[in-house]
Amino acid sequence: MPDQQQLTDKQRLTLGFIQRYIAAHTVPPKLQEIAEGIGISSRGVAHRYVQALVDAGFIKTDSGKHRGIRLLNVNTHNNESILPLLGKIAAGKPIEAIPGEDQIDLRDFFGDNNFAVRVQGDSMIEAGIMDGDTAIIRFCETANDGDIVVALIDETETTLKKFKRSHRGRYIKLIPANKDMEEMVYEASRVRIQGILIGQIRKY
Amino acid sequence: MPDQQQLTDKQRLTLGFIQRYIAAHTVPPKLQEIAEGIGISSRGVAHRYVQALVDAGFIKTDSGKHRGIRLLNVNTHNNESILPLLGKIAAGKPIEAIPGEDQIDLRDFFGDNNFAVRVQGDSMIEAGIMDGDTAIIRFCETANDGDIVVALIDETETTLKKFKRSHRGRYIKLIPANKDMEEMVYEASRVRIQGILIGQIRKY
DNA sequence: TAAGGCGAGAACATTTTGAGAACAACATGC
DNA sequence: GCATGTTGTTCTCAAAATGTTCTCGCCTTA
Repeated sequence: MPDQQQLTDKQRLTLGFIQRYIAAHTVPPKLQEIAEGIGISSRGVAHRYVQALVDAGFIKTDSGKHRGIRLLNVNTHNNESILPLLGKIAAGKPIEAIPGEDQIDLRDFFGDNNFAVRVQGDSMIEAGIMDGDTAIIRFCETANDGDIVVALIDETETTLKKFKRSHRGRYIKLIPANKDMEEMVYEASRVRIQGILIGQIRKY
Repeated sequence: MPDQQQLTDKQRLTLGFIQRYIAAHTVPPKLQEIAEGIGISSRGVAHRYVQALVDAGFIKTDSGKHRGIRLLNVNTHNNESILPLLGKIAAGKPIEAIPGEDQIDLRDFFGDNNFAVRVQGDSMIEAGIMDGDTAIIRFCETANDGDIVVALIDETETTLKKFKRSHRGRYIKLIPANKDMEEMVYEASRVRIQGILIGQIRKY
C-alpha cells in the first residue's frame, strides 16, 4: 500500500490538488493547470510530479491522452479522528454543502468509557443495525425509555435492544427492531443495563 | 523496547515534538522545524538530537531524504482511532470474546483520500444505510461490480447506489437497496464514479 | 579541573525543486 | 485525409532547500 509519507512536499501538494480538482470539476486537470495550481510555471515539472505519483501507486495515466490522470483506489490514512464532511448526498444535484457543518468529529467514540461490540443477528435490522456491524457502547447502568441498550438478563444472556420501562418501572420491555420478533418483558430486577448505544460503524 | 528514562531532557522534548508533529501533520518534520519546535535555531543541533533518538532506538531515518524521520513501534496509546472490541453481542451469553480480534481500528476511515457525506433519503435502507447516516467515501474513479458508489449522472445528479456493469460495460446499472425503488440503467458515458463507500457511521 | 550537555553556525553533500527547450502524441477544424 | 494548435513527454541545466558533519564556545556539576 502506498504511503503518503514517502512523498515529497510538492508531490503531496500535487496529489492534493488533483483530488480537489477532480472533486470540483469532475474531470482531471491538465499539466498546465496542475503547474499553476501548485504555484509553478513549468509543465515539465508538473509532469515529473505526476510521474512520481504514478510510480508511488496513487494515480495512473492514460499515456499521452489529454487529461489522462486517474485516481487509484488507494487507502492512505493518518491518526486523526476528524473527517471532512462534504455535504449531503441524495437523488439530487451534485453534492450539496451543508451550511455550518464541514466536518464530522468522531472523538466522541473514543472515550475511556466506551467500547465496541460486534453485532450478531438481525434483531435490530429495522433500526439499520445489521449482522456484522460494530456498535459503539458507553458503559452506563441506567437508561431512558427509547435508548438502545446492551442488557444483561438473568446475569446470563446479553442482548442489544430498545429499552422501555412499564408498570411504573416494575417491568422492563426489551424491544427488537424486527417485525418477525417479539418484544420481551422482564421484571426489572432481572435486567441489568451494561451500556447505551451511542454509535454504529460499518466497514465495507 | 527503548527506555525514555535514558534520554536527556532535550532528547525527550525532541521525541515528543516529533510525535506531536506527525500526529498533527501526518508527515514527519524537517530539522529546521524540529529546531524551532524545541526552541533552538540550529539545524545541526536538531540533527544531533535526532541522531541520539536513532541510536536509542526510538526512530529511524531515511538517510539524506527530506522529512526522512520514521517513528519506530512507539508503544503508546496515542492512537486514538482504535477502540477495544469486546466481543459479539446477540441473544446469547454475556458478551463473548472474539478470538484473535480485540480491537477495531478506524484509521482506514481517516485517509486524505477520504471524505464523508451525510446520507439523505431511504434508497439504501435495506443495506442498512439510513437517512441521516454518514457515509465514508474514498475518492476513486473506478469501481467493481457490487461496490456501493457515489455516482454522478449526466454531470448533474449525484447518488449513492450499488454499482453493476451490464452489456460488457456499455451500460451501468445503479441499484437501490429499497424494494419500493427501481434500478436505473445508463450508458456508461453518462455515469461518472466519484468515490466508493468504504464505511458508514451513525451517531445516536 | 575534567566531563558532559547544550547551542550556534560554517562547510559540504545530497535531495528536491524550478525553468524551459525540444520533440512526440493527441485533438480539432477544415 | 491534412494542417494546426494543444497537451504530454523527455531532457538538460541550475538554484534552493535540507541533511550531515564539524568546530567553537558556554554552562553546570561532580
